[in-house]
Amino acid sequence: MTDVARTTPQVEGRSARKRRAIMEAATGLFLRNGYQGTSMDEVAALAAVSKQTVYKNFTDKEQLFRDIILGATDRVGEFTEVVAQLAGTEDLEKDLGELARRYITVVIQPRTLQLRRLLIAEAGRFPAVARDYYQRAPGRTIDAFTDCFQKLADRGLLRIDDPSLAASHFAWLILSQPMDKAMFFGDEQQYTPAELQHFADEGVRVFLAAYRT
Amino acid sequence: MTDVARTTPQVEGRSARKRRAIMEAATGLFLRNGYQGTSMDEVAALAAVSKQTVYKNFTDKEQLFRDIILGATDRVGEFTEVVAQLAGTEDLEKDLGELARRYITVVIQPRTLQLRRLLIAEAGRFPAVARDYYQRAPGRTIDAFTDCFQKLADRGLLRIDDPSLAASHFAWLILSQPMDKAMFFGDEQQYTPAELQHFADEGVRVFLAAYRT
Amino acid sequence: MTDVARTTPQVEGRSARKRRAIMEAATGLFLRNGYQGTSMDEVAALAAVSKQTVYKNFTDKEQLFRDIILGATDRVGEFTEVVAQLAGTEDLEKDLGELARRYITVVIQPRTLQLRRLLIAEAGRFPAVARDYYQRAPGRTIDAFTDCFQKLADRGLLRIDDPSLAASHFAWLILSQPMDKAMFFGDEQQYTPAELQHFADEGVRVFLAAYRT
Amino acid sequence: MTDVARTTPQVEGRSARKRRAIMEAATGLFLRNGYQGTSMDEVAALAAVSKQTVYKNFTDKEQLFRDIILGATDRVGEFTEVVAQLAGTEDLEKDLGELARRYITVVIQPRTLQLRRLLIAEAGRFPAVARDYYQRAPGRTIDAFTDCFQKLADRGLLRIDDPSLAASHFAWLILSQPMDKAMFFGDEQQYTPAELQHFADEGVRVFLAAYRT
DNA sequence: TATGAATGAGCATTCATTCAT
DNA sequence: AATGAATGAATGCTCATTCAT
Repeated sequence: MTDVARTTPQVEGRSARKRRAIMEAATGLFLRNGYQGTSMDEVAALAAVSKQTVYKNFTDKEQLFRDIILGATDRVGEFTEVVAQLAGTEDLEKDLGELARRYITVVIQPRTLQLRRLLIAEAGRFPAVARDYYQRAPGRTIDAFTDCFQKLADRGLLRIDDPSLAASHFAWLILSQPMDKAMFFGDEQQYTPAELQHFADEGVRVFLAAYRT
Repeated sequence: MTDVARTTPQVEGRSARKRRAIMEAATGLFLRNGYQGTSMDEVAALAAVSKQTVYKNFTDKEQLFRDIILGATDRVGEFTEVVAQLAGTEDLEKDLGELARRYITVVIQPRTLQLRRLLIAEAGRFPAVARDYYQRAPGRTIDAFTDCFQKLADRGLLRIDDPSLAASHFAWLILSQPMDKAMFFGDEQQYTPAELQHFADEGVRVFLAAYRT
Repeated sequence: MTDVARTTPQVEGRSARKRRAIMEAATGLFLRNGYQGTSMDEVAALAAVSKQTVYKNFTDKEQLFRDIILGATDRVGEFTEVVAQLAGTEDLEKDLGELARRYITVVIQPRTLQLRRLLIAEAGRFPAVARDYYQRAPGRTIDAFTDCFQKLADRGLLRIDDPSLAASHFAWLILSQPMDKAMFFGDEQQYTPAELQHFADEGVRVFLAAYRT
Repeated sequence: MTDVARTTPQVEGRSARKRRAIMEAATGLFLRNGYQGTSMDEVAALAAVSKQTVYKNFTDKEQLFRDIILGATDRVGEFTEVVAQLAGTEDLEKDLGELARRYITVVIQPRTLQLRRLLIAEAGRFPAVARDYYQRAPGRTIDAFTDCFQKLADRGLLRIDDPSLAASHFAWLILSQPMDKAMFFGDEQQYTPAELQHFADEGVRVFLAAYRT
């Protein structure tokens, strides 16, 4: 009826539905148990699908893994757009603070953390996938920060020698403590919104103290 | 010369030598291939030792893993002592800069990075080991920074609300970029001493801009 | 003819057929070589089935063992019915003699003896299975004798203080010599029908001399 | 100094002591865990002896087993002498009752029962040992009963066609219930002396009812 | 197209026995 | 004579992948 309705497939073929079921099952298992800790039997069972179907859709365990990782970096684009908009800010401190809070909220999500752990774990076995993931997700965000800070420097709002390093500084001033612990402490660690805001605010404070003109 | 020298066994028994060989072999394999990617056969073969000997020394694959991880956090103490000495500094900027350069040099060593990756990878399977490692290695260093910064604040040299967060800031201002990439890019990434010094210096600059009185 | 007949599967599925083949193979091997003396490889090979199929059907070596033992006590019910009928006998001596001959014939079968030896052998490793087997097979028969003798005592045909002990006496007066030897002499010992009849008759004679009113 | 002193070794050589320790350790383990369930490592460890010593003393696991079984049938002779004396009894009922009580007391000992179970369990693997054991222990006792009953028949005190079968009848009239259960119920089953006496007395009663002149 | 079975290899672990020291 | 290590094979079990139905 509407344009949206036309472009969004309302009926998904049996086949596509199964494919999606497999990917969801496998994603959960890989995220929780790692590559070697996940068996194709489990995947098929959890997806309620025969093993043949898995193999017909994905050839290989490796391919299945690759496809899943690449499929799991969808919404990064949304955030980079937000970053890009910061370049035209009228109130740097306020907008940077807001950005920082959104940033830590997104990154600290269990799914994101698990994905990060999984890729770090499998970087040895899948160097290309790990590199790819880095460039699509955390790297892309850092790049967005880099571009943005360069523009703010051009506008005279920041004083920056090495914009890429400044971007890393910004990111890790915000994430350092929770991210470091999250890597080693599984999904147990939970932060309240107030704590996250504290990390964001303190990170921004330090960043501006050093980089504001 | 001294009695201590005499009582210290200069010759290592057959048994101890084999045990060491096994640990070295297993360390290398675990570091390179992960826990599941390493087989006890490989360990025995690389150590040039029979499987029996491996099992008689370590009971279990899990125990072998645990023992190795705990055995790999020996020299952390040396660095924390260096950190502690900073509290009495007469020239904060200079000594902090030196400390930063030592810090990044130690942390960026391939061995350290691999260990970090391994523990992150196995945090799901060995939560206790991962937590333990964190507390013995990166956590202990952060704690040393925390104590030191608190003392410097007491001496009026720094202005700090949350010393633990300041410690995290310091650490990650220095490590952020190389560490982030190292996690995803295997051991390929190599940094020149000059680059490392740049990371250290810039980190210190930002830190002092925000925390110096 | 009936609906039941129609719904009862006359053809056995592939799966069920394999399952049966595995059970038969494993039964033979366990009976001959014991639990520890039987390997899952052997079972699969003898059943002409892949190891996977064995494991998918039985989970475990222990489960396979348990299932086999429980499946091997099928026809005990038939005999206990015969025992029950004796309670209404019109000619005690004759009917008891007949029962005794049937009893020794059933019990002295190689299969029964092997099963008994196997369970005694594994009583330490599988106490629950051994207990279960006892209650389903020899114990159940003794119980049938007990009930029957109680009824005969009520009818005034026997004089019995402890019917359960009388049942044991009856059973072992018949079985004593051949069973004792069978336990230690493997399957070599063979008795002719005449010999078995002699054991039965003499057992009944002694029993009646002591218990008949 | 005395003859006793000379023939009885008062000092046992290191070697003999170790040999004894090994036999004791192995006996316990075989009895508890069976032949396959016992490893030579365990034996050596429990005997506090090196594996070499075990092998130097016993060549083989099989030999060790054989030696132990044969060494475990020492005191059977004592009982057969008691049986032999019954032949000259002046009060058959009383003396037979006493004998029965001694008999069940000896046979129902945990050690004896374990030995019996072990031999039954390993009859398939060690036919010769099982046969040998049977002839030295339960068989020898049955033979003693056989001889004794024959003599009593000759004296006109019993009326017996088949003395060997009568001996079996006697033995199992006494043992039937406790032995049958003991075979399947491990060492848990415990009988009070009163219960054992009941078994003995009832067995004797039935026996005499059938065999006394 | 989807299911059950097969393949063939691998892994952690244990064992009986023998060698070297 | 005794210990630690080695050998070499086996065992229970799992896995990724492929056939056959």
